[in-house]
Order: sequence, then structure tokens, then C-alpha cells
Amino acid sequence: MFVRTAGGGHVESEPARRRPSSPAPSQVPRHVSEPGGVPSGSPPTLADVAERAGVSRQTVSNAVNSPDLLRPDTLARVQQAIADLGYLPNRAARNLRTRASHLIGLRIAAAQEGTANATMDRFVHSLVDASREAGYHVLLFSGDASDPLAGYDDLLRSTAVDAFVVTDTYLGNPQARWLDDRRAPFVAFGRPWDDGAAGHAWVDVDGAAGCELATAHLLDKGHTRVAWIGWHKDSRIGEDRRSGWHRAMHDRDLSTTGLASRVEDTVTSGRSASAVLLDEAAPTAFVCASDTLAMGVLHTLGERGLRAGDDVAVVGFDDSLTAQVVRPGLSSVRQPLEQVAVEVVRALEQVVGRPRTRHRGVLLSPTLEVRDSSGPVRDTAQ
Amino acid sequence: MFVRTAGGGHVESEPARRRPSSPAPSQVPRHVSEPGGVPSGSPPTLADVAERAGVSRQTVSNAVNSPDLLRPDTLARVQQAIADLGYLPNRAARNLRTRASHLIGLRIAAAQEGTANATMDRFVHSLVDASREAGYHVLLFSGDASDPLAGYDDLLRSTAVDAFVVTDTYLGNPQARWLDDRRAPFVAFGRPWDDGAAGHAWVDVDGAAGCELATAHLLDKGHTRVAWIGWHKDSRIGEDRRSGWHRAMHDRDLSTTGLASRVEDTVTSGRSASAVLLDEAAPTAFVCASDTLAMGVLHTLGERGLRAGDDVAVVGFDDSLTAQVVRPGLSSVRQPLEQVAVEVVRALEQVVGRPRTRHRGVLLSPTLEVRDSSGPVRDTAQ
DNA sequence: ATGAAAGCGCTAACAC
DNA sequence: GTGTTAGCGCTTTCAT
Repeated sequence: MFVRTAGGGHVESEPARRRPSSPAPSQVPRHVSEPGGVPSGSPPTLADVAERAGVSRQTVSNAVNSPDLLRPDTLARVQQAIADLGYLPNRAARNLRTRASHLIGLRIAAAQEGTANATMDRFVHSLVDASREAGYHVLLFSGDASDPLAGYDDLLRSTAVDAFVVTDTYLGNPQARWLDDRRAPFVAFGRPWDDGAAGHAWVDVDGAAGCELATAHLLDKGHTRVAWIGWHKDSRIGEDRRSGWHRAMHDRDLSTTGLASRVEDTVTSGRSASAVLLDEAAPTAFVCASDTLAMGVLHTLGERGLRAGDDVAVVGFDDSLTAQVVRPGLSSVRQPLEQVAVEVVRALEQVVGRPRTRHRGVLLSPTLEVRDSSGPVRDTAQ
Repeated sequence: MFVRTAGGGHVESEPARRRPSSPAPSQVPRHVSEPGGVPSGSPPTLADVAERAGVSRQTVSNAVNSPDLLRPDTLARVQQAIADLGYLPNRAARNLRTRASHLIGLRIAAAQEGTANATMDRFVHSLVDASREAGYHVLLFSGDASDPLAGYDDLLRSTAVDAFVVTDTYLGNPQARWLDDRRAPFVAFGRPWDDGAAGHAWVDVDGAAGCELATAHLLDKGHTRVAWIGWHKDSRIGEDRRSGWHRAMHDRDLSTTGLASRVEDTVTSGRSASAVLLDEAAPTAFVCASDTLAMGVLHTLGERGLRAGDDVAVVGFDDSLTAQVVRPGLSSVRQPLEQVAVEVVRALEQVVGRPRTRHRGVLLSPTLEVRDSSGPVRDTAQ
């Protein structure tokens, strides 16, 4: 928790003159007023503030970290000196002393080109915002895709970050176990699919609920043959989402046989899968595990002269920018990433506090963004 | 709102014993091998390695930073100890001592929803990769959009980052001047439009060349009436891109009157602008300042039963994921962001070295990704 | 080629 | 309430 000087970050003029030229004090004057009135040289330190305020260094430290320990008048004097000098605690020094960096490590993999998916990017933004409010910054790192652990180890051993946010949990999550083993504080965005007994903190979005929402929405519109296009069986996330579609169908006693397809997450896969389904099972609507797949469906419809929304309904997943700008607008399940980020940071604060505690998971519900691709209300008596 | 998993569970054992406050002068062994062979407690320090290798701390430091100073056998012994202990220098301590954080600050604004544009995100990935090779990490921060300087100041004064990468230079660039004034090392992704005399380092992509490329491509296909849809006149980037279109047209003695439109960067603006242009100037092709605008054009064509590529050609800018997955594929100018990142980091290394030098700018050329929206070859004798 | 001493800027512990 | 003392873990002189 740190105190910021009054009216932070302004272009205008700067602290009047620096430390009055006390001839032979302890140190060499490091702050010389520049012609432009802009400070240069190394930033002021605790000692500079202390001298200016006529108190000891510790008192300045207290003024910053535990203001209520000081007598009001002393506090005011110190704060004035802090403001005058534009003092801000040196991070490295503070980090060294407190054994904390106030940095959260996040590993990002490059967005896959040729897909619509940019969930990760949206999450990054949300996380940066949420972290800021908690006094943290986000440190990005990358590691080669082949090694899921790359990067974590160095950061951890060099104590460069206080904690990690682990996101790439598409297939199981080796990082979680690894980090858990070395007592590294972290929060996962994604459930511990493999290990129900995992005691680490996590936040996730209920993909099944999202797809159930999407499917129910289509059923409400009168569709009865709603097809599913998802990912291969080894994707836990994919199977989870699929189960939502399945549940919604069975809740209304609708058959799902022949209506599902499992493919890779590419546009062309979505395109061919939908073509096959259309030929063999004549669905009137599609729910897809991703916007990428949904775009593939849109391609097929276009090729066949069918109109998305009017002739065949389509719902994607992730509410990508593409879903938002394509024509017709692609209905899509939207993950509440802002909220995810907030919960992640909240969990993080607990985790760094008590590392070896069992932490609970948080499951958030997605929403459905309805656009033209799931079309106007259909005649119920189709 | 959200479901919580059970997990009122409880604490396991305590972290391994911590070092006693201060009594023992030298060291208490802080690294106990855990059953699983996993280290715990605080990470090993220079002193730990020194003790194990039977040398002084300095020697270990030298082994890490200037290995050639050591005799081969000593070096080997120290390196073995380093490996045994899994030692890595403590960042905070090193940062404090060397007055460097090896962190690059990057301010990011949330991607604008409802647009296709995600250039920033792609750049972030590239920057993280490029930085890593130079031994830097990227620290993300955000500031409220209203104040372009927010965030920079604190990071700078607390010496949390070594340098900044400034990207949001759409309208002039107050950050550059501000940072320059306080001698803060930074590199801009974007030219100093305002101030030709600016001496700071920058890297940019030649938007004019990109649009010229796009326009020439269309002209080569036989189009003669190529329209422009760009941004308002106060956007330097927009005007630059527009000039490329203009130049390509005039190079072939083609008139541009009535063929240009300047609007906001939204899909609906692109849609209405293209509708008006189609009615009033009958262009057969569009070049747009962004994929977002180009998507608007696609909307108009769809509404009028015109086929993009076949009836009217469209080229966007940024090679967004949307351009890649939409049907028909949207031809688009692609910025070489990976290369930009590499150049940015290269410039950064120079900037942190000699802060007050004049640095030159680097201008990179974009490429054109041709897809179906700029269609098959047209009959030249149209 | 190796070691000893000093200190980066800060805060935790204890004195007064 | 405030000051004093002692490091956090590292690198930089400077001896040896």
C-alpha cells in the first residue's frame, strides 16, 4: 500500500528547487534543478525527504507506510517534503526488504492466427485493471509452447514475481501441480480438471451453463434439431461446453443422436463439419464451442445460399470481436472476463497471504449475446 | 451469482522453518530437501552457493557475471554448486544494486469492443518475445484514458521500469515529450507526427506505403474507381494512410474526386460511408483505413446483394483475425509487428545505454494479404 | 585469481 | 512518537 503524492502525474512545473545547498552534508547533491524545471539525476530517497522534513528516515518510512503512527503535525511536515521532492519509494529497495515485488506473472502465448479467438487478450486487459486496484502490476512472459513450465521457474527462483496467474489449462494443467509442489503462490483461470482434490485457488467460467443458455435460447425460438460442433474429446473445456448443449436438449426430451461433431478449432473444420451435419442430420441450428467454429458454419451457409439467422441459426462462444463485426452479427456466449480478473486478484491476495491454505474455487456464469445469427423468432409449429 | 465449491478445508503443515530473526550471524541452512526433492523455504543466495563451493560470495558473483575472471576449475566448482542449489540471483537485490529493473513498461488500453482491431494485442505478444531475447520482461500498466500520462509518472519515479514503450500515438503524442523532458528512456511505436525535430527513438510502419500497395493491387486488377474510407482529418495516421491511396491513384492519372470519405472508426460508419459512396460515385473498389471500416463496407455490399470480390472489391488495414476468418476473406494490409517489436527492443537497448543521444527512427513496410474480397482478376477493358 | 569491505534504499526490531 | 541499529542479497571498489 503506498501513498501517492498530491496530484500525481502532471506535466507542469516541478518541485521548486531541490534540497537547499547545505554545503557539506553527508552526500553529494544528486538533484540539480534543470533549466526546464524538470528533475534529473537519481530520484529523491527517503534520506532526502527526512533531511528536508527534519526527521529521521524511519519516520518518513512510517509516514508512508503507517501514517497513523505519526503525530499529525509531523505527518503533515513529512508529507509536504514528500510532495515537494516528488518522492516515491524505490521499488527495488522496497522489494528487497519486504521480499515482495508486487508483480504478478502471466504467461501468454501468441494468439492463434486464423482463429477468431482473442479471449486471452481481453483477459489480460481486465487483469491489468484489476491488479492495479490491488497495488499489483502484471509482468508478461512467454515460453516456448512445447514446455508448459518454461519461464515459471526462472521467475520464481529469482523472486521476480509474487505470484502467477495460470491460464493455459486447455488440456489438464501441469503448471498448477508444479507450482503447488514448490509452494509458489498462484491462481488458475480454469478448473483443475485432472485433480478434483487440488487445493489451489482457481476461477473459472461455467462453459456448460453457457452452452445450455445458448441451446435453450435456440429451443425457445422453436428449433428442435440443434447441432453441436465442438472440440476433440481430450479437451476438458470442450467436453464441458458440450455437456451444456446435451443437457439442454435432453431436458426437453430432444434427441441428440447424429447431431454432434468433434473437430479441431479451425474455421475450415467448422465449415466441413457443418456441411456434413447439414447433409446428414438436417439441423436447423448450430451451437459451437468457439466463434472460430461458428464462423466455419457461416461459411457453409454462405456457400449454400442459406441465410444465417433466417434459414439456419448459429451461436458461437467467446464473443470475439469477429462475432461483433461480422454480418450477420454472430450470437455468442460471453465470458465475464472482467469479473474473472477481479476474482483472480481477490484470490491472489489471499494466496500470497496464506500460501499453504486450501483455497476454494470460484465459478462464474457467462452470458449470451444475442445477435442476428440466431435470428428472429421462428414459428413454434415448424 | 457464482457457485462456490466446498473447500472449507484446512491448512496442512507449515512452510519449512524460517531463518531465526537475526541471532546467528552466518547462515542457517535454509534449504532442506523435501521428501519430493522439491526445494522450499527462501531461495538460495549467493552466500549459500559460496559456502557450498568453498569460495567467497564475490567469486560466485563473478562466476555469474564475469565467468572469464575465474580459473576454470574454480568456475566449474561454483557452477556445480549453482546447479545443485538451483541458484538464481535475487532480482530485487540485483535491481537495487545495479539500478536497473530489466523491465519495460507498456501501457495498454482495452481493445475497443465492436471493432475488428486488435493490433495492440498482437504487438504485445511480439514485444514480449522480442524483449525476452534481450533479457527484459514486459510490465503492463493501464491508466485512465482521459489522462495520457497517468501511470508513467509513478513507474518512473519509483524506478520500477528501465524504459517505456509508448504506443498510443494516434493523435500526436504528449507522452513522448513528457518522457523526453524527464530524461526517461523510451521508444515510441509511432512517428513523432507533431514534432519533426523530436530526438527520441521510434519505430513505425509506413501506412501510406501500405495503402498504396493496396490501391495499386486493385488498379492492377483493372479497377479505376477506387474509393477511400478513412478517419477524420485530425488523425495523423489516417491522413498518412490516405495519402498512399491518393498517390497510387494520381500516379496512374486517375481522379479521386468524390471518392473519399472520412468517418469514425466504427463498422456502422464504414457501412454508411460506403453506401453513400456507392450511390454517389459508383466506385468498384474500396480501400479502408481499418478492417473495422472494411467490415462496414462488407455489410453494405451484403445488404445490396453485391458480392465482395466479385462485384466490388474491398481491402482493409491491419489483417485482423476478423479479416482472416470472415467470408469472403478480407484482403488487408498487414503490419510487420514482430519486426516492429524487434526494432523497438533494439532501439531500447541503445536508449538505456546513452539516454541523451539523438536517435533515429525506423520505418518498416507493411505487406498486403490478398484474399477473396479483392477478388479475381477483372477484365482490364471494363 | 580471489577475498574483504562498503553500501544501493528501504523497513523490521527495538530503543528512547 | 520518534530515532537508532541492522540487515535484505547483490555488485563495486580495492586489497591481496
